[in-house]
Amino acid sequence: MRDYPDRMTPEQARAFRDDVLNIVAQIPRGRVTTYGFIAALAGWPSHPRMVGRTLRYAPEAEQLPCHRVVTIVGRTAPGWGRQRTLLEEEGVEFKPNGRVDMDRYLWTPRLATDE
DNA sequence: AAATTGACGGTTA
DNA sequence: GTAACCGCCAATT
Repeated sequence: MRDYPDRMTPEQARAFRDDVLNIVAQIPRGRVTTYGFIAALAGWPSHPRMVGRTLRYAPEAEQLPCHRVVTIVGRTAPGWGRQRTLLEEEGVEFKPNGRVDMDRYLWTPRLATDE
């Protein structure tokens, strides 16, 4: 059980970054997952924001399907309108309020029954 | 050192 | 269903 404060050592930060990139690389085409799930899978349940930071700044993210990462309510990244286009090209549908239909497209890595 | 910021999550109203 | 808060943590100002 991890207690706050919960600072990350540089080694842990490196491992975290690698895990995040590795998980994102596994998101299937036409599906999405969330920052929170990725952070939890990497072993840091309270660091969803660091997932976003990693994807925003890590050069490796350029070649990964980071457009398949959205918030838990299906919101796409602010200031990145192209993300919606990329997802729609894969068949991911959006609700009228501009959010991904999470009930149909959320993918939970290696835990879901529908893999 | 203190306050602010952000590709977030959860609870409450 | 939406909106407003609050909590969270590393980086930045």
